[in-house]
Amino acid sequence: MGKRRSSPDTLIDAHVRFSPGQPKTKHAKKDLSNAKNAVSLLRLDSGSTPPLASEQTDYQHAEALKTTSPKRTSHESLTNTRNKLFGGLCASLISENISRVRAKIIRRLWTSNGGTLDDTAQTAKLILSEVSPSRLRQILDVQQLPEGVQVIYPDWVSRCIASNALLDPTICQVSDPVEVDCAVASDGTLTDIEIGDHGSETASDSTEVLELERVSGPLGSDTTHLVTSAPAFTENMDTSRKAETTSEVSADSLLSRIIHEEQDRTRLSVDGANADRFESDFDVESDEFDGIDDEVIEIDDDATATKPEDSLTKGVDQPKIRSQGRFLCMQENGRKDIDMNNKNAQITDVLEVLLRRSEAEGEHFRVLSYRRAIQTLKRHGKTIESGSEARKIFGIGGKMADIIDEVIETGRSRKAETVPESQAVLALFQGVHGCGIKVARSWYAQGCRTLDDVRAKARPTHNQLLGLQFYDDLQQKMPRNEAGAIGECVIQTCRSIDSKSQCTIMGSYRRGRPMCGDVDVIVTHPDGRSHQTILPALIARLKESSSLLLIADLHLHSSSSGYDSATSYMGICRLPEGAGIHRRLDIWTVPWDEMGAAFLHWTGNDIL
DNA sequence: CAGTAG
DNA sequence: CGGCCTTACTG
DNA sequence: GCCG
Repeated sequence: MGKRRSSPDTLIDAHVRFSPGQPKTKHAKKDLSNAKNAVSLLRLDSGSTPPLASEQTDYQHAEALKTTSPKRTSHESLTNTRNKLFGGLCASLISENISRVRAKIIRRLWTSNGGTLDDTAQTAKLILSEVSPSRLRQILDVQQLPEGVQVIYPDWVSRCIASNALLDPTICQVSDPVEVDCAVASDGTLTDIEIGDHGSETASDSTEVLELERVSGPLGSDTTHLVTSAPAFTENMDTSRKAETTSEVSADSLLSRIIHEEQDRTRLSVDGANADRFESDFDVESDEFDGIDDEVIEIDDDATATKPEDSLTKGVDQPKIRSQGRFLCMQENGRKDIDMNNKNAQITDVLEVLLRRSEAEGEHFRVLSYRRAIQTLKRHGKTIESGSEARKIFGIGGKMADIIDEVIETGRSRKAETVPESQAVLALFQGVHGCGIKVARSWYAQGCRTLDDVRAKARPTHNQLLGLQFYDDLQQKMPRNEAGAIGECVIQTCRSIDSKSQCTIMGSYRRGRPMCGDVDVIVTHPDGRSHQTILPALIARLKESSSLLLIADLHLHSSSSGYDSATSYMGICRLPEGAGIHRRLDIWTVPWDEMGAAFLHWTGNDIL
């Protein structure tokens, strides 16, 4: 603890200080973690300003308006002044479909950041709910929700805390599911995202809520009770659950999911407002948080202290819980995106920052630890309530438990916010295909700070050139059915060469994700040898094909290096119709008798 | 062989 | 305290 | 950073 490496690598040790009031020159840019998983949380880009940035500042502005003092100094941030994040805001929490523990955490996060709670839903302008507006009206027994009320998912709260700003609630807005078909393929072959029959909800509900303007809450409302609707688990529950699920795959929520993902990427950005709050209180360079005794953190004690396990299991050796169902395909909801289902996003986001830093520092195995912990937490399915609870999970030890405690209590981790200035740039560079940490550092050392710098100054390799060229496209995930359409083109082409060949779309598509970072197809052949020769032919024919445009090769298998081993093609492709965004395409050839292993390998485990 | 992707 | 990461390809 |  606290031992700072006297590394000659000044690049990494150079931490930047964000001075208060310093204008944000860095735009958090969209980053779609493909398989390189969340490689870049921060983007420096000379390009377009992300849409969220303006909204965010709007809300920061709104916050300034609603608070009494015009300016909030960084020193006040963590102390219990009235100028807190949610100060003056009043919300109702609808507990249906929210576990008791989670509701407790939400309430604590809300109130400890200055928000007030109100169950009458009359003074509250925000309703935190996991159920649709139509169901909500049933619960509240009203024909129509009051004017100016927004219904949003509760994780808006933690997102705000994570980014330390009042985010636009509409990005977490709850709306009734709308029945939409979202097939991408023009031939209509791939409509694998089907919307179940659920026509009961009326469409008027969503529009009603959509237009609600945000209103600053009453300043001193001290009513703090909750709408705790009796959890009558009747068929109402079922329908709302169903609605939830369907909305997850409807085209309507496809959009909102994209917005969600956008927000996912943005909320961790180290913006000036965020960082400066800590700068004044802590030495950035220090790993220890010793000198922070004046900090007052409000914690609802009943949540932590009265939990028997916490005190009892502390230090006691108990068998650790391994995540059951380590293979996603074995889990019940293989179709659900882990990231969308992540009950511990707040924690994993922080850990991802730490992972990235360790990666930048070359702390290889530490990266491994973080990655495992993050993966486990994302799949845990239950919101972690305390560090000691997390500590029981296999792969999470004392250090992470401490961090988790801090995140739960304060909404963030100081350690994660002492971010080297270079990290944002390095992350940006590592988003380029073919650029890892080494190359990123070398570009940085050459003075590059933007992609345009790289294009101008550096000498990228062939793959890196392609990575630069298609940078924006490759950052984006594609909707599941587009991946299916691309994969199907490959499969059809492969069959046209040899009708007995067997092709399967693997990767995130096979894992049932609604959004896929790339397309993985494996090709095999029952005769046990044709798979070795089919790939060049397949590539050649794909290049002639008009149904799928192969834009560039990242690597073609060049020589016959292995006898039976899998060979691969990696390239960039694009569908002729549609948005025309370039996508990563991987094709692997696998010996027939290794298919079992291949399936495990490609669908089993995200860590690989 | 190092670096990278997956 | 030592071990933790398979494999194949590019340059 | 976590585990044995």
